[in-house]
Amino acid sequence: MLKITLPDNSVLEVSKGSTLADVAKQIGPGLAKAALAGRIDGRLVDLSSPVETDLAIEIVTAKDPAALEILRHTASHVLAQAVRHLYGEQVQYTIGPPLTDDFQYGFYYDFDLPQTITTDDLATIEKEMTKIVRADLPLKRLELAPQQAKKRFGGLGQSYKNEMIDDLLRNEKVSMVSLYEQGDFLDLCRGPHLPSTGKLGPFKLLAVAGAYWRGDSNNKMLTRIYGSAFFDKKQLAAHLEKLEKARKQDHRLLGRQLELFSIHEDIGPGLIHWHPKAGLVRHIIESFWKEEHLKRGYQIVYTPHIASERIYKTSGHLEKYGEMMYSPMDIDGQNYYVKPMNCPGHIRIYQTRPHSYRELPLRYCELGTVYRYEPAGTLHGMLRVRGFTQDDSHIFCTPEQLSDEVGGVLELADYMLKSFGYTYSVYLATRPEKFLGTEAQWDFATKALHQALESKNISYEIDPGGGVFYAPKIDLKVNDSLGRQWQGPTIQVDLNLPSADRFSITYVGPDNAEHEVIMIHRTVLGSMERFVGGLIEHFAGAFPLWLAPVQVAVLPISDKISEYAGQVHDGLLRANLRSQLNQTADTISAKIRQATLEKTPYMLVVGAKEAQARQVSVRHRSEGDLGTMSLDAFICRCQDEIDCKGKAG
RNA sequence: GCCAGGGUAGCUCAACGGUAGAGCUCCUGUUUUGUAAACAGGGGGUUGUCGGUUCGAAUCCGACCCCUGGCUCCA
Repeated sequence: MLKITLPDNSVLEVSKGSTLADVAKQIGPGLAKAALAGRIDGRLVDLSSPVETDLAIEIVTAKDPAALEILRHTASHVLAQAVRHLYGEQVQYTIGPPLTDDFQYGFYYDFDLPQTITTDDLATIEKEMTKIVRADLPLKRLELAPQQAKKRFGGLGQSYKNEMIDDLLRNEKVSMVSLYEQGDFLDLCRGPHLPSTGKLGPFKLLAVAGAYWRGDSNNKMLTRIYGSAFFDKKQLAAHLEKLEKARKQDHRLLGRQLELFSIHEDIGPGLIHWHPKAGLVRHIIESFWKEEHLKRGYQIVYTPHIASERIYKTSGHLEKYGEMMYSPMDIDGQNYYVKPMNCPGHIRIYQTRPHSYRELPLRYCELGTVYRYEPAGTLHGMLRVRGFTQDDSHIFCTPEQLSDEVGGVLELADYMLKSFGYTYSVYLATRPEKFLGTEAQWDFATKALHQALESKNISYEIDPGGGVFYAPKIDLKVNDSLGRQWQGPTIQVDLNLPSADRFSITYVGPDNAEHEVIMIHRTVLGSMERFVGGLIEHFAGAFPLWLAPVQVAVLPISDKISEYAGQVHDGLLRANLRSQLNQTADTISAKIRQATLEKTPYMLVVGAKEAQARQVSVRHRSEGDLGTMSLDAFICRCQDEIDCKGKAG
């Protein structure tokens, strides 16, 4: 008999050779039925795993946080089996991992297929998957010597699998590899898996896409099928609903419906035209941005949109970012480029005279418009474009000031993100394998970033090796209303441009000697395009009052009271509220419908009764009728709401 | 850039080898309205572009442009 310890610290005696499934059965029939996998000494294993010595064991059911990943992993195997059934022996299956952090997808599998497939084929594949689930095939784990495994896959014509085994041999020097078999399907896989395909919950195939073998664009393009799987129907339905909601909140759709922006084929892809309403939103954000920067000792600068190639040779951009820069134009026999970055201009401003340590830090900021070549296939509405305005800044400081400066940026970022109703999480990205500068510089800069985070009491995760080649950085990822993460503010300590090899940016220290300056490159919003595109989706087009292009729609019941309606409208304008007076011949219902669809925060319905009482009937776009009040009371309400921005909901 | 799918009126979509159609938007007129769509009439398309097949092409074929979903990449 073996003594095993259960999670509640109780000890259970089981006979030798028992599997985890047996253990579950011994604990109770309910658990036996719910059991999906197990843990032996904390390590996730199959239910069929034998219990060999006295160990701490745990039975994993659907409630366990790890269960979803196992379920989805098995789902991907079932998908691969179905595809092989339908498209024949020539199907090569490659990798098919579960996804648990992805907003849309729960798993995928990459295939090298003898034919192309489309989304129309997904229903057929789903049907075949359902057959496999109904057949309730047990998933058997096999542990084989690599050569034996290669033989089996060779027999099945699975050359990708053999390539993967060769890699395991080379990189991990494995002596055994694990395979999973379900019916006529065999896959190389670490596991664990559900005990049988019948345990698979509801699933849905969602998309067909291309994906490079091993994610390398030099390799063959495979066919990827995405899907998701859950434990119960409600979860799947809720997930599909969430995807549908996201689709409706797509900024490209809302951008058209709300007349926010447009892109024109004959002007060029990836080039945004800001219509008046989005223009106003951007103006408000930029004013807010400038105000907050000036309060914090930033200085606003402007730099030209084109520059001679000489500066980009010095900066190294031509060499490192040349592919992202547009072809040069000839000006008086010299090559000029449209700027892809703002830093060189800021550096040259700094360098127009020597700087004392007493003047530092200097914080130059610019809403700088840059143009970068982005491959055609990557363009996406306002979120991925070819011309965009960065809310850029370069801070020049001494090494002693670095940590405080980073802290200041973190404070600013926090303040601004909260104003837009965003929460965020923080990542510190450390030295990558390939890097410029010395290890000592990296250690110093990384430590300063750590310090800044600690002193602000900010909890963060380390992203080891995630820094850019010239800088360690802090990234803030913002969480939007749908639970998606976006790249937000980023703070980089540039160890390249200030160096003697590049710009030799210096200051004069108290010792009267020149020292290399510390340069921080940071952005809070990213780019106006991406930020506003993200905001549109975050708010589903319903901008909070302080950002709404039209804040109040004045809706007269009929044109008999147009005089009073005009007075209300003027009163709002005088109170600095953005009001729009609807004087059309529509019925009041139609006017309300129109303003609601335009997502105008407040509607003021005015008719004979209101004119008589010198009041307004207030309606909110989502809360409906709020009753009548005086115009002054309404204006006060709006001003309070505007002052709170996104912070008070 | 790569793989796949797509492009019909400003928008959403129909027609899928035989004279391009609807709803909304827009314009005009009537209606003077009480909390998400009053009524009537009218305008609007070389079917993304160019070429080919055909008696005849929105429809079939090819090239290019653009869009969508991904991949690589990225603010």
